[in-house]
Amino acid sequence: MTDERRRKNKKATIYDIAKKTGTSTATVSRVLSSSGYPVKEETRKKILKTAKELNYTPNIIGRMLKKNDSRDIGVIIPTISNPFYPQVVLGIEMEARQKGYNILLCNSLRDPAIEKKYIETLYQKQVKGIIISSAGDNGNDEFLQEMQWMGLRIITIDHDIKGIGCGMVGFDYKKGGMIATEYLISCGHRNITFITSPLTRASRRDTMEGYRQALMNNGIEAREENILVGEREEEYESAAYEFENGKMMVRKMLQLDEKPSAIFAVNDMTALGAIQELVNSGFDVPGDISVIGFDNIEVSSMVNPPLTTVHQPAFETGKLAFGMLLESFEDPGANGGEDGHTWGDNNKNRNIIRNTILEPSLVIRKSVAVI
Amino acid sequence: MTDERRRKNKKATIYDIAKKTGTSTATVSRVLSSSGYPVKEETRKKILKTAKELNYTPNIIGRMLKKNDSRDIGVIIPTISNPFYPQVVLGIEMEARQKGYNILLCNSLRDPAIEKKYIETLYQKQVKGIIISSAGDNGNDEFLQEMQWMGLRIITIDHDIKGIGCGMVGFDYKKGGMIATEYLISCGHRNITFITSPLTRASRRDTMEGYRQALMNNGIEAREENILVGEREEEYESAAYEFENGKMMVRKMLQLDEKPSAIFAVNDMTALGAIQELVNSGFDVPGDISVIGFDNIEVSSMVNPPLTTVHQPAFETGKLAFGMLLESFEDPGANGGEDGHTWGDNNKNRNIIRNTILEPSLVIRKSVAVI
DNA sequence: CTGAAAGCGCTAACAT
DNA sequence: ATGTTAGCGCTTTCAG
Repeated sequence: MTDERRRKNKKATIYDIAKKTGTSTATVSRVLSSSGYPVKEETRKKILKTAKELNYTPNIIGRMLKKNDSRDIGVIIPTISNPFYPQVVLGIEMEARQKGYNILLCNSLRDPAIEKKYIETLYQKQVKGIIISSAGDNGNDEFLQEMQWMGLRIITIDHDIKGIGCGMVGFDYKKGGMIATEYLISCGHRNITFITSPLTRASRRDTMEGYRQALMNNGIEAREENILVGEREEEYESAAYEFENGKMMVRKMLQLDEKPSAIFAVNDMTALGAIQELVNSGFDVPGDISVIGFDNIEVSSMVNPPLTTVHQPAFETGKLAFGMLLESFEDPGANGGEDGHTWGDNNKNRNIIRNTILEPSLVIRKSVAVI
Repeated sequence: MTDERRRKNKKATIYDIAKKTGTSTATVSRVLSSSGYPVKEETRKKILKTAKELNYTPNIIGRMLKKNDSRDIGVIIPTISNPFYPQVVLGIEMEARQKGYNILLCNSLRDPAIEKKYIETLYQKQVKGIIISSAGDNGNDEFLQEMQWMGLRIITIDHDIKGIGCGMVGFDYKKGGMIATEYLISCGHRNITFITSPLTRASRRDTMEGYRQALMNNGIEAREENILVGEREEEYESAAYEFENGKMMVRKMLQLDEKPSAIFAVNDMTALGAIQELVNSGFDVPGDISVIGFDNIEVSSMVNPPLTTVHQPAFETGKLAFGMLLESFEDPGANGGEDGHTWGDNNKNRNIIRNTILEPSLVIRKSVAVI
């Protein structure tokens, strides 16, 4: 009966192969899942042959359910259209592919509701772990924490999850901010404007902190009117917004009593906006005003003038994040104990936390002049 | 025994809830999967409450196996670092999320082996369909065809799969090529160079065809030395390569006896390379030489000068592709027949093929001068 | 070296 | 309205 229903229209299963070869599903499974389990050469051959004939291809879902193990990981980012993320994602995927993992890509648009939904779905889909970049500042921290309790492996990019230790790969924004500012100073600039989109994220605040610090270290007063912060824009994080904001901040800057000789933009997109507005207003970059960016997105070397900027290793970030995730699979963690008791509050050693902070470096191109 | 093993360390299942509420798994399933099946309000409440207490969250894998239905789709593209694709992927995901689907992202790097492996894996992971953009020209056509036979739904972007009818969303490259060229002509240009990366893809050949056609239509001779094709570079498709190629082609162009007044680049990245090389060589764009691109990637409006180009609606492409995929789920298709006989060769009506060809449009910015 | 059988978590007839 | 039961496709003891 059940036999009849098979081979009707459905894909072949190990059951079909067992039937056809006069063996058992156990044996078929053993050869087809390349378990290394000893099977007589003859039988193996026959099974392999029949599998081919029947166009057999394993159903991973069955295996997943049985082994309670998955080869998928979730990747949650604000939006892939922000040119920083494609490189990150590529870095993750290059590593993941090599290790036999697949990526479920999720764009949260920094909307906490969307993000939460994604986390939930990923969890239900039994992903083995997730790499998340929009975390922090947005209220899903407790939720993530819960998920981690329940066994989900989490690696964050650029943000700590408050309260729990989960791996993270970060970037030294403050140092980056200092490097950029110090370079400007070393080129003879004293009056430097910092332009940024709203300071809703720690990374931006840190970068600004670096700017301040560098000025202070060099005995330059950090005047508040030299820090131009974009309006809170509820539109989702997009390249277009950063660009527009750059233009807007330049317009604001142009009204300053004392015009700066250099602009430090919180990211490359903003820098591009600034340059365009400057050019439109008849200024030469860097002839009249210098501009330095932050991120070193791929196009920053392709624009005119090529942008001097601070390199943030996006691809490396992705690779590292996946590497850390992989390592975390090794740890016993919340769900791994033999006895099954949940670790209670002695969770200090629960996750071996290996945070990695990537270092910024300066990329000198042609958008900054020596004065 | 089996009861004991539960609650050990594992996540709660409907079985646990049934146990705890003194009901059956059937009932629990009915309420927790919001099946709409009638359940006494009291029981429902109790189950919901217990589910919360036990921190229950459904295991989609179990459901998938049972229902033989998945909510994942695969997306295969050359590389997300090519700035055309993030928009496509975003378009796909925006639609997909709304319909409750998730995206497995795969970067093939145009390597047929990688691509094949991905297709295979996706199939085994029981994705409901795939959207593929690197298809064509690379030898995986028969394989894809087989997969389609076996019930995989496939939508291609920009390329037919020879031999089978599967949905595709394409773009009228030839028309785009004509539009660009005609615009140049209308601006007074007669001597126009077409620069391109290797003609390994139909899209590039079509664009060139459009260029030729437009010249012909306007009684301008299409001289072969005005068509500059990059060396076959076996490096994978990257933005950097296109950019470098643009520079290289300009260097070649600069050696031409009769210098053109305008350059038509096969894509925006190539155009950016061309502009940079031109500027480096002391030319003004568009003062001395005009440049027109193709694609209208997001940054093309942010560079200096803002690039005049042909708009290819990447986001729309993604949205449409997912829409078509969704529609294809409705069709009975290869696996849907009640009787299970495979349709043999009367596969004409097997898939209702709804190809969509998107139309190009001109985006005039500032990289082309009227002469 | 092989097979029988249990069962991963869930749903859906088919009773009742 | 609820429970029983039979699997979905696969792996893995446990016995031979």
